[in-house]
Amino acid sequence: MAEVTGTETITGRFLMGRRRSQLTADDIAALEGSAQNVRSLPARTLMITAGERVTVSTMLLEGFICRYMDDREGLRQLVAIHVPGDFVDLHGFPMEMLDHDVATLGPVKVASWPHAALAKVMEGRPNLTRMLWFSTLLDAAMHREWIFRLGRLGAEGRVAHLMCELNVRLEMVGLASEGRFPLPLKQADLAEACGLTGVHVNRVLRSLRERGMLVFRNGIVELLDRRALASLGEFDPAYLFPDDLRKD
Amino acid sequence: MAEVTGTETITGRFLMGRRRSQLTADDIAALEGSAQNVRSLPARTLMITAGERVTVSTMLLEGFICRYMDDREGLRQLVAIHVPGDFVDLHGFPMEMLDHDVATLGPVKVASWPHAALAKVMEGRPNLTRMLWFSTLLDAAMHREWIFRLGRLGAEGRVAHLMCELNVRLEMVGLASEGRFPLPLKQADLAEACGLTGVHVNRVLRSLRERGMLVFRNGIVELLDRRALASLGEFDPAYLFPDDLRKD
DNA sequence: CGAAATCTTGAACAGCCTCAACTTTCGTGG
DNA sequence: CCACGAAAGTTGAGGCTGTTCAAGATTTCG
Repeated sequence: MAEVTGTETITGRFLMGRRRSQLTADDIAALEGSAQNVRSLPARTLMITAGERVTVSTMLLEGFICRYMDDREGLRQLVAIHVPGDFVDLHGFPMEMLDHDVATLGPVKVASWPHAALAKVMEGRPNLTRMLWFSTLLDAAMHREWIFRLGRLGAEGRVAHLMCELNVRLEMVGLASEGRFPLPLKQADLAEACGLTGVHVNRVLRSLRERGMLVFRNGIVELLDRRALASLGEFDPAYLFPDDLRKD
Repeated sequence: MAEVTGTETITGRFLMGRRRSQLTADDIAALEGSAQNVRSLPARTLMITAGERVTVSTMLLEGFICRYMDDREGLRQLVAIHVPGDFVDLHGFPMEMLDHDVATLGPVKVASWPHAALAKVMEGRPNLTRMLWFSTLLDAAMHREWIFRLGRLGAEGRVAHLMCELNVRLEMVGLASEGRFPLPLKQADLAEACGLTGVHVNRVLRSLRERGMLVFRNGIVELLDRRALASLGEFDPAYLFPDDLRKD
């Protein structure tokens, strides 16, 4: 059974399940102390536009956020889905501008850090710096897995793999259990994530449902046969660097 | 006409074309001074295996390196192609282990930095730290574009987009000009990059050749109509953060 | 020079898309 | 609370893109 999920603090879920233990109390306090502007946003809200200069970075406290790019015809390709505890656009700190859009999926609660404050917090805290860096690289690892999904899996495998990933990530922050978790996506959103059409995602979901593997309805995912889904999606959670995989 | 490409020094091509100017002479000297073990490797050499613990990071000085993941049947999905000046596995510094394999394409010359040395160099050099972080995030931006390629483009667009990217990146380090550059890939490798079969890549290349857009033969790429290729691949180099796009 | 790797081409097939219609759910105002 | 329109989900039929399998041509390299 998991610990209390620490939503009392802003950074309570940051890096949960991933080396969070390497952060000292001082690291956490310093980070926590420089947060500003905790606020709520409604569903389907554009937060950042590609090319825009960014001066703050945002952590997702509750809800879901996605990052995406538009093709010529305005069709979106999702490149990331964020869950509570994710530092959504920390890469904006070294990058200074983003190459993609950021928007909420469902309603969210977020906190932000001015980049100047981040720089100050990191000064003389190489370990915290490295953990923040690490968290942006976790996103990169998820990007790579996303590439794998699109490049090497068929439609069913893509959906299965994505659902397996979200399940593990949400479990880490105490928001999924027994393969059940909320996911405020439309079938069309899932299609934009998986490089498919909404119509085909519908067929894939039906197939997975009829085979007793997964049900996705009303924004709730239920993984009924995680073993089969992991196999279908060739899913191995190692890239999420879960603590329970570490040998040291 | 570009400057001399600075191959006299190990880090000569690092971040060339991308904010390198933000590094002070001291930053560069410190980084340069802690490099070790410049060496050559033959083509098609496995450098790092997924899951392996890494304690050094490697910069590519000459040649090409790729990163990839294997699917169940052993088919590869490339997730990155590196060109000279790239810090190939700097993400191994905060990550401590990689989630994918790294291998040479053609023969290469590389230099490495023990992670301990990197940590020391970064101490008290927040600007250098941020630039190193930035360079790992450039890879992440390229990952995102890779996702876009696979998710939203057809076969011809994927090849066109990848070739456009490589052209820009190689131009930045003085290794491409007039749309002409070396690329030691087989058609099968290109297929593994683009999520296609070797057979289909062959047909795509023929089509692009017949339409006067691109010739790829004997490890040499010639972009004959960069405008058409950029359009076909919906390519916009902004995500590579080229200096000549900055407005400040 | 010969063997192996790579490239090339054809033909048939499969997976996913497109288009279109219909059903269900959701959201809002009366 | 119901009625209504809009949004989301569902299903079918047909078509296109890329795959698979197979054979032959060319290049590379020992």
